[in-house]
Amino acid sequence: MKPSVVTIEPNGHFCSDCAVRGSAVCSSLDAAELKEFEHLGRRVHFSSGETVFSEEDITTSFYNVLEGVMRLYKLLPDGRRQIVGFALPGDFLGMNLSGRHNFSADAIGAVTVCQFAKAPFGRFIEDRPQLLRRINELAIRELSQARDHMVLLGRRSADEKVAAFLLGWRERLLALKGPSDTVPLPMSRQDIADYLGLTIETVSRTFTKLERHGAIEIIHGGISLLDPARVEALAAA
Amino acid sequence: MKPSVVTIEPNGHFCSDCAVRGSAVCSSLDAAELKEFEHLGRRVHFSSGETVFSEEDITTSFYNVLEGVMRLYKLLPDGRRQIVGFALPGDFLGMNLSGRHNFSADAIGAVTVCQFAKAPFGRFIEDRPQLLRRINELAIRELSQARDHMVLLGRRSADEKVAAFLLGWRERLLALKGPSDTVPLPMSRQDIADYLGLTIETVSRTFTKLERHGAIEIIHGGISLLDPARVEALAAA
DNA sequence: GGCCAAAATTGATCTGGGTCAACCGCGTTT
DNA sequence: AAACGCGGTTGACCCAGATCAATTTTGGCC
Repeated sequence: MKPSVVTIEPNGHFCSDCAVRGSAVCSSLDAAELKEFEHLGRRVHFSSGETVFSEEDITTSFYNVLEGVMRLYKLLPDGRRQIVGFALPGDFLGMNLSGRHNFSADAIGAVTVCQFAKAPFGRFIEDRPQLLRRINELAIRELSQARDHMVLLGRRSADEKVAAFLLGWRERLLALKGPSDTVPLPMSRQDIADYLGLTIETVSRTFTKLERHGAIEIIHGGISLLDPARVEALAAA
Repeated sequence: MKPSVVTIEPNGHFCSDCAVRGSAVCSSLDAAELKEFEHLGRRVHFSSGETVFSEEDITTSFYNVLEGVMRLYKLLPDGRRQIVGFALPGDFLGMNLSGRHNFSADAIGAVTVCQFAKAPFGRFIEDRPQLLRRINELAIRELSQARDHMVLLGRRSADEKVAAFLLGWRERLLALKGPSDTVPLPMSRQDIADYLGLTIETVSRTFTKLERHGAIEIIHGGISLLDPARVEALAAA
């Protein structure tokens, strides 16, 4: 992706009516703190395919996803890619020890983030253990997800991977958009393949197989879960 | 493994001369805090193969590994196992959100841990943001390792997996035992296979292949890196 | 030492998913 | 509307690693 020309809203946004107010890092802050916090972040927009940060970049900012979906991935020198996760509104990105991001992040479709410069954010945390605790919670949640994903990558068959992915993705959207058997899939087949450790052909074939068996219906921009129980059985867990 | 009969040293240990004093969670505490901290933990021994905690258990304790090696793993209902990591002295276990461990932990050989009851430990952290920050650091480091491992599981060949494992394991031991081309492997071939998402036969064959090519020598309880550069080239990153 | 069980190695064969290649559908450009 | 490009699907074939099946080696334990 080409270097992005980002649009920065100069000001005029308020944390208090932010869409992710309840679920993001800032959920640990009270009204007074929020007022102060407001000055630290700035909304930044990225359009489809733009890279928000790269693996080898020195970390200068933290990011709070407000809208849209991002793919988080690592590349091997020869170009093989592993997507380590998809980021959704409420997710917090940029934590690391080395001072460098250890994965890259691209926008899938239009994305809005709340960007914080590293230093002032660090200072703000300093005397607010509540916020640190919240960040720790998010890290631990991600760690748990990462371990689940290791099981999927190391020990599950292609069918199980795809079924587990569909259910897991639906589950994540549930918190954001409410329950639905229609599961939008904004990412490409290649993204799904790189997330599951498969090839694009295998993902495609598995989708059509699920459809032939009446478990799902492939619709434009996503799938419809016709038989959730069947898909759950396939996911085998 | 059968329910363990653990040996508890009644008292008489001191954090100040603990082997992992410098690297573990407690590295964030000063001398005075350490004095208080000392009363919270108790040393517990486990012998080879004993289970320290299980995936579905409710978390009642945190653990700081003092001596030995543990395998951390998740099981699928049908018995397939994925080892999500090996714990070494200095590693901190038990953090979670759900109130349940999300993986199981067995001793590989004799293990000593410093065990903390959840509630008092939580209270101790309460007004010690330094300790919380340290725990956060450890979580972030693990997260980074978890992502690397996802790349390995999803996108690397068997040869690359084995080579990367040997180098990674040597790297971890470096911090504990100093540099060496002799790499002890206390875990079984089955453990290695379940860590790499392979079968025991493939691990065994890959070892012998590496030996035939003169890259390593298989010795009792481990391997010797005869040609580190060759192994690094095989690991392909 | 000799015996047994578990761990590791090795060989033969099979197969799930990868690779290579053709093709389809659809939105965009000219 | 023809031509193009791109994401996705489908088919034919192949191979890395799994599976199945013997051995061989190792490690307690009387």
